[in-house]
Amino acid sequence: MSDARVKKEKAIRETKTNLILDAALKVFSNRGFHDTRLEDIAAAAGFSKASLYNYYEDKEDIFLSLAIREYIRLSGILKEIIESEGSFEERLRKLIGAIFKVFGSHFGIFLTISNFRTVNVLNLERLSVHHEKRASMFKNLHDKISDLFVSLIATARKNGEVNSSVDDKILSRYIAALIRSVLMDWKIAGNMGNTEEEIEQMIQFIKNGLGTRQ
Amino acid sequence: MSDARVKKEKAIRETKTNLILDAALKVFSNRGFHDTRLEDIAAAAGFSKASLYNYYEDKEDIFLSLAIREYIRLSGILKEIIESEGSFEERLRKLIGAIFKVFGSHFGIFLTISNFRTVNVLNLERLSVHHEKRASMFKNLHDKISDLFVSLIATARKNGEVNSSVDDKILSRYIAALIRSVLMDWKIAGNMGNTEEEIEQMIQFIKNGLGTRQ
Amino acid sequence: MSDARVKKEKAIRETKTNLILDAALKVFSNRGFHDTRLEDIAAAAGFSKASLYNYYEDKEDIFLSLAIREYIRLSGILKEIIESEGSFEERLRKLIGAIFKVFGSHFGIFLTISNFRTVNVLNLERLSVHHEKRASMFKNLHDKISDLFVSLIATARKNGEVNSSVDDKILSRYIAALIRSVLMDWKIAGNMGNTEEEIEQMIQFIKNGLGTRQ
Amino acid sequence: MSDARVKKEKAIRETKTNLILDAALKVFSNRGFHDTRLEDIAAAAGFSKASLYNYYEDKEDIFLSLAIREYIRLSGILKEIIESEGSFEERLRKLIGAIFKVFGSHFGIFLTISNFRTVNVLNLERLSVHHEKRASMFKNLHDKISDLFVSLIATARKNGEVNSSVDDKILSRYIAALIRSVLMDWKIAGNMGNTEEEIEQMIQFIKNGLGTRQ
DNA sequence: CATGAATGAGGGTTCATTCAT
DNA sequence: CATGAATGAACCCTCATTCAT
Repeated sequence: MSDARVKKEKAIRETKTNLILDAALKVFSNRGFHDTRLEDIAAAAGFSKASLYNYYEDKEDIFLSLAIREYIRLSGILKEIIESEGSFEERLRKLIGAIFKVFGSHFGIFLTISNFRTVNVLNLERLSVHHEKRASMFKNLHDKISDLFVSLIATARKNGEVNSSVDDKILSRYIAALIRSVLMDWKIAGNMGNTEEEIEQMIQFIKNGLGTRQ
Repeated sequence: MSDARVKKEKAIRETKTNLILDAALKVFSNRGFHDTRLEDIAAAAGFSKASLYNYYEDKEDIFLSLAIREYIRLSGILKEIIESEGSFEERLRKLIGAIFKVFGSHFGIFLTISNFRTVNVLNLERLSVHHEKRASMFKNLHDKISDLFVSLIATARKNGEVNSSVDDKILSRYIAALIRSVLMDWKIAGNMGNTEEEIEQMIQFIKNGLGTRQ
Repeated sequence: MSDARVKKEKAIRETKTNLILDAALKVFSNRGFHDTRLEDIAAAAGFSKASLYNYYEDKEDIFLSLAIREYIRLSGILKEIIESEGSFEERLRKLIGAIFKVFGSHFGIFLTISNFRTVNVLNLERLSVHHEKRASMFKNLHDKISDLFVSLIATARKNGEVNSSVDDKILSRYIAALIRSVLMDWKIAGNMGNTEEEIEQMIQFIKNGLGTRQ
Repeated sequence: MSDARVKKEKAIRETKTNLILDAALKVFSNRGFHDTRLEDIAAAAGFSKASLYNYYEDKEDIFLSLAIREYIRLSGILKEIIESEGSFEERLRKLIGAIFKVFGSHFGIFLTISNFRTVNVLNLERLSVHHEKRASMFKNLHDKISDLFVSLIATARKNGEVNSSVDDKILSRYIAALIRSVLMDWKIAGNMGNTEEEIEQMIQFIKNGLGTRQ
């Protein structure tokens, strides 16, 4: 086969691969890992269930691949924001806004991924055996995104914009938790709320906490 | 049957139902709702799988009953703390500490319940039909606990201890999110961390946020 | 124990035994053999499920005992009618009427017994092993009732009241089938119909068939 | 896919659905509804239990589909006979003969269907909810066959071949009952009897009843 | 590569029957 | 004898995964 042909075929394959992940995104985001049937993903992608196995090894492979793709997408966006000019607050605002907007109505995927990570810890060994590469990528990307959060805070601290006795790592976890809480709220409500308002409130809290008198 | 005998038998039955819920607590807290097999619960309780059906209607019934029991337990403790004397900070510290300690190594149940609530929103209608009473108790207790958090903050605000432009309800959600983030951390780590330290850091954050300069 | 005491206890036992069969009659007649739960019978009898085993070996034992009791009851009534004075038609009318009335709203039991006999033929060997005595009583009584029908017809034939080339045995089966068809109709309708009318029509048909011109 | 291919695949699928129904016919006809295990049907059809679910929704669906298929088959045959030339007696003879022969050794299915209809009256509401379409087809076909019987009699009456004061509908029910009684007999015996003889006797009875002197 | 079909492996649930009090 | 509780043995049904075309 000519080189061009090979390239074209690879491109097609990648397109289909992403089509499946798009479908998986929708379904996993709505139903979580366990309540998602491969049939639902296939239907959403316009494939048959069996066809999924031409592109992914199994259900976990689809899920991990999706998580990885979304993590890569997110980390790119976050990186750009964090490296951009502006005050800490400005960048934090942009960062949260990006997370909220970037996946639109499929915000639920963050909760699904979060749950998956948390609940499957016990099965992680098995996961790592069967999906060695994917599992480690997943973990690395998760760490990378955490690091981005941390670096944002670290920089802010250096600039005197942050002044907390709490470790940067932990602070970044707190921020992630706050974001997750908004997503949970939306999930339960069934739709996204007022993004701007949510951001404003979160920023307020992140900056000053309860504003307890000192 | 004598009155005493009836009472005794009721007590035994209650003991056993609680035995089952104790077992369910362990398993659900480790594995989450879906990965929990009734057989595991039965084994942990020292029963056969079929015996569970003498005490609960089905798997969801066990789960809801457990959630309700834990919520009742928790709300009692929280209520006492919130109504106790002391500064806002003191009571918040006690409150978080109580949550961390009260369930010892089975802290994971909160995450499981949280996920259940979030993921099952779509199925909630069905749930409410089959488990009308339990489902509404579950919801009511969740709301009650939320209200306790809110009332703690509201009181503090009245006393001038809280000074945030953010709504009390949302603030209380944030605090819950922070607590959950610690539990997730422990779940992933496989064990509880240093409770005192975690509390200290959370209080710091809740009080002052990042301490961003104004 | 005194003789009187023994007698009394036997009487009590027999009373309870019949209480259970009364309950079984209701439930089996409504739901058929398979859809009947021992729990339903127990509840209808005011016993607990386990207590039934103090009186009967198992579900089949209850069923067979019931069938036997009803067969005995029925055969007694039929015998009396068949041995009574009157024309064939008069006695046939009484006979059908007796079947319809004797069990009132529990007419369904005949269908249940009929089905049981028909469907369980394959299992009859097993049945005969485990319930040797009961199974053979059941069969004997069934034959006895058939014989009563046959003897009614045979007598009528002797008296010149029956003039069919068909064998008496088969004729009696036909009559039984017609009776069963009325019961099925009532079962499907959910209640007994107009007994008098049904009898009139059946007699008409039994006497003259379709009245085809010769 | 080409049109031809689609057609072929549909044909294969239909063949297999019928294969399953053939297997179901054997088992249901022998064991009745409740004593039939899906595994038995699957084995008889050369499938695994799970495979049945590729073709039918559940056990009741298989049963209803089978009943419908047999009813359609039967009603076609009956219609042809009823519309054929000949005296009432000739057509009745053909009709009964057709019923006896058409299903060969699986005559038991009529009893099973009959029982199902009778016993499941109480559950019919549930059935109609889960199998709306099938359940109503089942009922309609049953009615259609009844109507065929009725129309046979009605025509005969018009031609002066029937002269009974009993309603046509009831007469047709009686005839059905007689046929069923023969099937029951065969079921208990374990095999078909002498078809010709049975028919002769039934016709005799249907025509003249017991031939009671008027 | 696409897919309809096949299936093993299980999971939840039911129920007749047994046991312990 | 009465019964609440315990349970083995099924059974129906689901679903990820595999196979054949």
